[in-house]
Amino acid sequence: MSGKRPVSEETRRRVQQVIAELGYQPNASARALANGRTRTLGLVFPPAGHHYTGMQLDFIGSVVEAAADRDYDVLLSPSGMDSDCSFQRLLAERRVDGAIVMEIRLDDDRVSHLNEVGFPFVTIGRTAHPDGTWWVGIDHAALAAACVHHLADLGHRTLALVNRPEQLLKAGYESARRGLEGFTKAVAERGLSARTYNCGDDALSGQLCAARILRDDPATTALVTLNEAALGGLYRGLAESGRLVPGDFSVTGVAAARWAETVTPPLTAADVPAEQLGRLAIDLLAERLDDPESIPRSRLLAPPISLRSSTGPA
Amino acid sequence: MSGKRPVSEETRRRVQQVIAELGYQPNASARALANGRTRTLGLVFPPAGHHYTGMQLDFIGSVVEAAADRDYDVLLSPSGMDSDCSFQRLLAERRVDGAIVMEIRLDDDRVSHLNEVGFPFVTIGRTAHPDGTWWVGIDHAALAAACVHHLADLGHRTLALVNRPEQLLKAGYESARRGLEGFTKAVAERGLSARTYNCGDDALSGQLCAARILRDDPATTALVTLNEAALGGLYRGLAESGRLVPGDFSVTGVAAARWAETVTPPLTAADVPAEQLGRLAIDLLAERLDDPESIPRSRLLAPPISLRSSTGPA
DNA sequence: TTGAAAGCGTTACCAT
DNA sequence: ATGGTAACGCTTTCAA
Repeated sequence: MSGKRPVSEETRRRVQQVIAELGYQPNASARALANGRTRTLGLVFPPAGHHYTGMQLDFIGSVVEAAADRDYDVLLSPSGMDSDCSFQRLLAERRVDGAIVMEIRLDDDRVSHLNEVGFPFVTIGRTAHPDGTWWVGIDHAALAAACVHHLADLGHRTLALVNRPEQLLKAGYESARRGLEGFTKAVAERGLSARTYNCGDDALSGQLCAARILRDDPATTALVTLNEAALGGLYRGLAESGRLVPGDFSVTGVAAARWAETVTPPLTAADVPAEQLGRLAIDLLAERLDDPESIPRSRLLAPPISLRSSTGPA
Repeated sequence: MSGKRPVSEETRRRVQQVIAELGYQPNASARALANGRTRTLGLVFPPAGHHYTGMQLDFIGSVVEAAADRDYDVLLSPSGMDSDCSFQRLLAERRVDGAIVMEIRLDDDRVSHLNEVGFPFVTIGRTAHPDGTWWVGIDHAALAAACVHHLADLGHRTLALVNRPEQLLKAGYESARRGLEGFTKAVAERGLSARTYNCGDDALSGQLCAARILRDDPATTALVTLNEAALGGLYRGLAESGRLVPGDFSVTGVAAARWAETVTPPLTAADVPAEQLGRLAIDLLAERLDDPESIPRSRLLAPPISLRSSTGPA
């Protein structure tokens, strides 16, 4: 049946016939028990509460489809911090052959734990010491820097960064931390003046944040946002303060393309290639599973900025 | 171990001790094979391509968490039409104990197939003949009607409906069909004039659709949208045609609350209770699994319209 | 209250 | 090229 041993043409035919007659389908549990592989992958994703972003959704979708292409099913595991039990179970009970871990922190105990027990996994994003591990990620520092350079080229001298909530930054979320780094460094390089803000993942927080930015320094003429969910609120807050985008004020940042095109004016942004990321993650994980001895691979993506209509000359 | 048979206190202690020493964890596959239950549920969700909406994302998240609360894992299966193979596999290979099926069509062969083979499942939305089946859903007809009545009460006489893409309507998607029905009926009841449109699930389509609405009948002063993804584009199209919302033109519809609050002006809309829906679906499925003989139950939700700032007097 | 054995439905290995 | 037989790790049943 698995084509793993010599069979005469005649027998093969006979067997196929019976399979068809009986509508035989191998039982997954029995198969898993016998050969030790479940053909299931775990996807560890952040629990609700942090509201999901558009890019996370696209990512999950693409992971599931890429896995299906390789005949793997995907088991979801909501797991935020630490050694969340739901996730532990997947491992301990051997429900999955491998895992993809989202929302990596720079210092992530889930990663260290998986490494210790030698479980095959790929992370989305990289920890502080990613060498010798399997990961795919986005170069958030480069993206944030690209935004700064774009604004500087347009003549803006005073910028603001709208980051994810302080809690996430403190917890060491990679995108928030590396984005901040990249922003800060680029601002220094170009000799710009800038402030950074943490902002809740919702419209109201964005609105308040925009107001605060203009209050703190009315000379601010542009902002970079790493916070997709706050974007609508930022626009609204700017409008309320009488700043027109892109006439009086430029906005750019990092977001899913679909989302960037939805707002008015469409956001000039580094488009997060969520689908590509998902497919890559599965590619790497499959490779690691097929050959446990293979050397760790990784892939860092740095999508270019898509020019839309939310930025203009200072 | 499962506490299913009398054990002396002393033996229990000894066993627990060894469990701790060895770090024993039962193997899920073996357990599934032995007692025929996988403690895994399938979530059949639409494949990418139809871009996921905010409410779908919230729904998936809540399903996974509700399932985790009951010690079930969730296996994702992208499956749109018909007898998609990925989904068939889940059933045939007995990978899951039950399933939740999203994006139901009025005449859905997945549903009829599951019914024929007697597989336990709950649908999100109901088919044309939902009696005697397990489902949770939203009363899209009532929601669309409520939007119409809201607009009529404000004095609007000429409306437009922005529905999902024609392809989905034709395929018999429940939300598109029942929403259209409810809209049409309410319009007739109030003696209003109205046109209906199908619109792609993206901003550009929404923009074009808004332009077309005003071209077809410049007297139109309000629209109802069932298309969350097009909303940003609709707003933009209206603005381009010189209509201010809500001053010159009112917009309402059905959307996830988070999304409705993000756009400017915030959308007066029937908020889709995606999280409640997910939890309910798991509740029903668990009930059905616990007692296969129990009579089919269902739950129809009709959330009220949340007044925000996108509608005003005609 | 406890021990032993017989499945559950596969795959893998050892004889033919 | 084929048939027979152990595992795989658990649950359940039957004896003691």
